[in-house]
Amino acid sequence: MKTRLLCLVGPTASGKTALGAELALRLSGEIVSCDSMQIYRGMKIGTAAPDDEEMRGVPHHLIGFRDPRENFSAADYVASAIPVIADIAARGKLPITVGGTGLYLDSLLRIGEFPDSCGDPAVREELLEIERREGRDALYGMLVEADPEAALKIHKNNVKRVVRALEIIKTTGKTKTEVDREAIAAGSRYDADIVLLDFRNRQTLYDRIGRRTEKMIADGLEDEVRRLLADGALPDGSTAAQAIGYREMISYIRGEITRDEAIGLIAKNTRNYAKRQLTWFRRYEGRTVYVDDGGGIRSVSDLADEVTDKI
RNA sequence: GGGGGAAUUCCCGAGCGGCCAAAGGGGGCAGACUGUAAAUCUGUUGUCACUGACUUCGGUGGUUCGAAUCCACCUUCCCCCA
Repeated sequence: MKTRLLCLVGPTASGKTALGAELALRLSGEIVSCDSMQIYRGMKIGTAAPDDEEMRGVPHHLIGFRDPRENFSAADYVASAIPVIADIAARGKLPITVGGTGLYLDSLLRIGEFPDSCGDPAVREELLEIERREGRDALYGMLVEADPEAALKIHKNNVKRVVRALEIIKTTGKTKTEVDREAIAAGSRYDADIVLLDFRNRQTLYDRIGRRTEKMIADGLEDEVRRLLADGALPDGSTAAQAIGYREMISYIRGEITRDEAIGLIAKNTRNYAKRQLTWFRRYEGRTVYVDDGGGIRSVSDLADEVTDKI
């Protein structure tokens, strides 16, 4: 018997947090965040991590539990989430994942077992060195030779993914194609219901993003970033330092751009990100719930009614 | 008042007689994504009956087989001298 799971997905600023808490209260559930940046400690404002009021007494897991200096990965996420979800279910509660990191949710739902030792920073660095020395075409050529099937699916300019595919071969001796196939064959461990928060009107979403950006600034995003920087918590190249809101603020603090430019970039990058999320989530065979209804935004309880109706 | 320069497709900005629906960048739109993912990458971006046709390069009128590119005048903006 697979563990029942409710997964709430949607682009940033779609209202996942509020709806998640409402659903948890109605369905006797607990929230498991599925967000690649909210996992980091001290990044509350810029990641719009829920505060006590927004949590409404519902337990929220996997938020702010990691040091931003330490990089996290999809595999780490799955390893962290599995026991948390099992524990919630064991206590007779409904685990509800809430979050917009498609890769993490995909990994949790679709990948049965992550093979051991499949990531190696040293190998990665080695491959990047080859790319720097001989160019991306040379690197891609290696992949074409080693795993032609994967090469067909990965664009040669996408160095990160070419590196990853080669890294798999170097660390496991198996091709990415083989590893992927095995992972899928293992099957999902969950009986998951996916609910997508979408918008009929893109502008509605973008307006919300604009307002959220303003709010983050008003709430003191700049101070938060300065504090993290002072603690050395956002080292160059770290995953945390590339989070939207943080990287632009860092750039402003370093004097590379003006404060207004930073704010504009945060809003723009957030919009672009939201679009990418929508592209990802629309592949899911989920139940779509529209946050906007014609001109207006629907209430949280209205949305919750529709979700409980559908699942 | 006199002299000089500039106006280009959503924006910035190349082009300086045909190879121009017009480089490049930005922005927009669409897509990919299986251990970096709020990352990374791809495609597209005048209109249409879309391997072709049509309308674009401040305006009007010329020169020319042919103009975004040359000439005249007009409009607006910038700079210099007064």
